[in-house]
Amino acid sequence: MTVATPVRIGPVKAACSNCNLRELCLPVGLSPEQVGQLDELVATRRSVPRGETLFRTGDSFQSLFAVRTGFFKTCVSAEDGRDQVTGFQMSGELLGLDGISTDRHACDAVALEDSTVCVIPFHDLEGLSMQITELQRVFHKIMSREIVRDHGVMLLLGSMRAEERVAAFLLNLTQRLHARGFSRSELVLRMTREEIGSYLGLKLETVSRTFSRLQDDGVLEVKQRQIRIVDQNALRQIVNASTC
Amino acid sequence: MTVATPVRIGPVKAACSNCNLRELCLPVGLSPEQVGQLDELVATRRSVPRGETLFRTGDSFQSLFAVRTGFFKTCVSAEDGRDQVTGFQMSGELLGLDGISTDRHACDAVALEDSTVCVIPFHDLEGLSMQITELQRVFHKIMSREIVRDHGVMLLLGSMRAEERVAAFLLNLTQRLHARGFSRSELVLRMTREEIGSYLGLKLETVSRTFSRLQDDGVLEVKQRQIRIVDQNALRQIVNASTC
DNA sequence: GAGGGGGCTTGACCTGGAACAAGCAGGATC
DNA sequence: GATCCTGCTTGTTCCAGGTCAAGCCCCCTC
Repeated sequence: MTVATPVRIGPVKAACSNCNLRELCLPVGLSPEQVGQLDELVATRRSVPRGETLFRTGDSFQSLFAVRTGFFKTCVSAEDGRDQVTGFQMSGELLGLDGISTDRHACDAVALEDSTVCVIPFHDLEGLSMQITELQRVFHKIMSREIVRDHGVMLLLGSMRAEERVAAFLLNLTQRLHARGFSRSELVLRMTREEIGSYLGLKLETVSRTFSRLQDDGVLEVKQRQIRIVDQNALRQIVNASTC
Repeated sequence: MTVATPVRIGPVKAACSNCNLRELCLPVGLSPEQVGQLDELVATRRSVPRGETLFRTGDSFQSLFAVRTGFFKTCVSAEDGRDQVTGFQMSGELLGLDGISTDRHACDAVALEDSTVCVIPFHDLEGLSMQITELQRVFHKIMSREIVRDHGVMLLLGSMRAEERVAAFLLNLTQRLHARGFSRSELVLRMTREEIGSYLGLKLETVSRTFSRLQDDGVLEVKQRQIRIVDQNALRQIVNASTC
């Protein structure tokens, strides 16, 4: 039994049962037996070196991917080549939900550092979620959460000013990193200023200037991609400030 | 047997079987027998007068709603009161997917004209979709389509200029209306300039000016909320123009 | 048909962020 | 250690779209 496309890494079985991400990932809330059934399904891993794509727009959709280690961005592009980063994904988060709609992926997923993902054959997932009520429920919640997240980004893009966008971005990142056991106040950006800008609807220069200004104001310490949040409350106030 | 909150309109049973929207709505692709099973589930309708909300942020989530007649907007709001229209929904489209995530609605849904919706109790839908593979598949595709749509809006908000946004908006609306049997070139806007602006990340004055400019250029005829698309190709070119 | 009001248009001005440009820093390569 | 290159910072200028303000149009009500 050989597997063609996905390169197997480490053990043949990617066991959700003993994965320390299971409280953040698809198995959240499942009983040990149920997680065992998931193990049957999530059998392979794939490693994606930094800069490589996990999938591209137009690729046939077969599987969802759960980020195991590393960091990804997803981006959509218009016909004319402009593209837009639609999200950054870290461990425990799912990639590929966009592909369900038309059986073709609708965005590119690019690893921002050497990464590994668990491959979740979608057909099998649908099958298993017809047997395990809880799995179906978790999956629906994950899709819905993505929709809610997207609406939040629309709010950000549609009605926030540059500084607010950057502040909201940093708070979101640190909050997610904190849920993974990292510091709430220090982080290392995995993406370039340009990628941040694309996500936030700003040019890279504006992102850079905003970081500098926040540093001057004593809110952040910025050393290249190392960010230390000195005054988290100030960041929060920036996000909530209607300035009226 | 009386129903408390939802006001029943017309027949007690909202029958998907003989609904002319079934090719656009949840039953798409189901067999007649399967649609019959859906009928059991989608038992009630609710009428929402113009200006009223179908649900609000924070409301407990029980059901999805399929727009039967009329027109809705959904909007999210920040703490400071700013709000952002996240979408406009017309007949056959589902409302409430945002609520699945936390069992509370995460946006407001407001009727822009007198409307009726079919009430789809979500718990029952999950139950039925464990029995009907095709229903599960359709539902997943609908959620995924919403995610893809949202990414498209992010692209629009993050990297398009005012004229491109307005052009993309009009093309999207007419395309959806056309799928419902309306003209591809004439439409009546159900929303104000301000609501369009909120959706597109623009101020109402900018929307108004853009309409006027497109009219001067012979691309549109604008008479208040009546829009006639004179030159559809021009609109398409505006959207795809990288202007480089 | 008089009056009011919400929604729309248009004008004048202002500004936040884009564009362009130059130089810097840090890591990889030799 | 010299070099190159990519990503980052910072300065300057410019303009699309925001803001403010005035007036119009259409529909509704009395």
